[in-house]
Amino acid sequence: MTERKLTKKSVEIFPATGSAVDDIVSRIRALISERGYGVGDSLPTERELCEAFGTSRNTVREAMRILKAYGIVEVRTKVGATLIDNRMSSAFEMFSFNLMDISRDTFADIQGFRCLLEVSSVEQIFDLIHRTDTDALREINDGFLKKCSVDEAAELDFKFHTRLISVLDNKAMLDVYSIMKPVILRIMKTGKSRHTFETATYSEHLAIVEALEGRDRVAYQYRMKTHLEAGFAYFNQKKREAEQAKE
Amino acid sequence: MTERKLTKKSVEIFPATGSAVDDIVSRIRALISERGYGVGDSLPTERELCEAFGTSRNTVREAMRILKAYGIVEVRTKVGATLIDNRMSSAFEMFSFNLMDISRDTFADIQGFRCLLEVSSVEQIFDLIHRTDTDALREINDGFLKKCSVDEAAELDFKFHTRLISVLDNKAMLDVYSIMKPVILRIMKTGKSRHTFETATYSEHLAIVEALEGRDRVAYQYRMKTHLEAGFAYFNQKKREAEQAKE
DNA sequence: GGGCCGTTTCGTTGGTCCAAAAAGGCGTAA
DNA sequence: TTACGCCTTTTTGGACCAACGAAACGGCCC
Repeated sequence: MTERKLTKKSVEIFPATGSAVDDIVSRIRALISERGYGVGDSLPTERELCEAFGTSRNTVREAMRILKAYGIVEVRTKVGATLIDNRMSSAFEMFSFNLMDISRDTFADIQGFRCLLEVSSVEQIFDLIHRTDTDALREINDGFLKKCSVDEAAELDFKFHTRLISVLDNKAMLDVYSIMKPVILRIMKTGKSRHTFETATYSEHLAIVEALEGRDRVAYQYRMKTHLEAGFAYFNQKKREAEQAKE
Repeated sequence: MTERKLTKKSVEIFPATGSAVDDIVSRIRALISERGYGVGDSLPTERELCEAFGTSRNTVREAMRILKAYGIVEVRTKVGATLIDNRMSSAFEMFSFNLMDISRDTFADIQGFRCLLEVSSVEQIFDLIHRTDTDALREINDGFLKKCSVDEAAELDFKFHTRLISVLDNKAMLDVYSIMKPVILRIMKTGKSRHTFETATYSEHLAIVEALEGRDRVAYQYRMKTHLEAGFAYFNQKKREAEQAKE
């Protein structure tokens, strides 16, 4: 193990831009790509990293916390830190941090993203969509007439949209969708009751499916856009209430 | 202070499923929902949390690191920790971690998404684009002839595409681009050298600008599509190398 | 009102103590 | 001699503490 030791040089190359912890994170990052580490490999021990980077152990530990939170390393006592790739579930975990109301920014971000994915992709969708897809969408949508709880209805709503996106055959985007699922579900539920799903959501979805079947691009875009923007009404209302309360 | 000594005990009271840090995270979580904190509100100071939870400051700090990594709190010296909701950008930040080489599939998916945004919106782009826009694009592209590092070149590449998208005047689209920036930057750098940017990327961009100036929709779509798909050559080459190495 | 100064609070460091797990040593039995 | 199990030592992460520094905020004095 002659080359086990880290060179001083790598310490100087990366200037301490931000905090010491962030610095260590990027240095570990550099270390990983430098040595060609992959999933399953072990990182040096905390104490080795301290020595290598010339920093304290607490700093290294905080950096390690970040990597752990990102789902990039798994650290067990005695064994040390091994590289994993749990980013998907970590991302899921962090989006399920649903303790507060969705911020307006997040709401706008998510809905903007969905708009891009579902409205702007109209050409691809119309190119790729098939009869079996619209049939499946119809069937999912019919579930609103049977299902009961709001949670189940939101699940159905989510399922409808993921089913639609699946025709794009773009796994990365589908992944993004499922990562954001907790937040999207929450968005779907904001300001809605069981009855809203049964009436408004159902008919909006139906109009979308019919536009798809009729191969009416303009109608599709219009229907989908208004459907996605429906939630803004609730948000604006809430904002108005907040302003009134302030006076 | 009767319960000051409870530190050991309180660990037992709370199921203490995992580590002390995870415990603190869930207790902070509970605190947030308990007190109805929302975005913008401030959490107690680190020392207050230490006392409240009967734990050490380092433990609280590590818990805070997790929340920071999740994009849920922002902590500034003196001010303390305030609740935010930056989860979207945190998520993309964590996916920019290049544990392994980006896979061909992911590349295809992301570029497919960009294709969707930049190629499919051709009609709107041609409707809205103005002389000042193409001039700006030209100027950005000329930067490739001056700039030096690969990172800077990738930044320029990113800037070129965001500038192009900005003519659509669609904030959501720009937001998505800036959120996905880490991932896109990484994609831009795969398989490219400083020289590649200076030659291939530069001339591809130039062709795009010229198509825009000449108001040639078909040429624009073709140039943009091939530009976005140029990276595939790298994967094909890598695949060939891998096959040769196997023999 | 503006500059100076103390206080608060986070940022970082070096260290201690502990528990669990791995590693290694050792003796005994097959 | 080899294999097995037991014991001790070492390694390593987990939690904690005390302390210093830096930056921001608020108050004070001129």
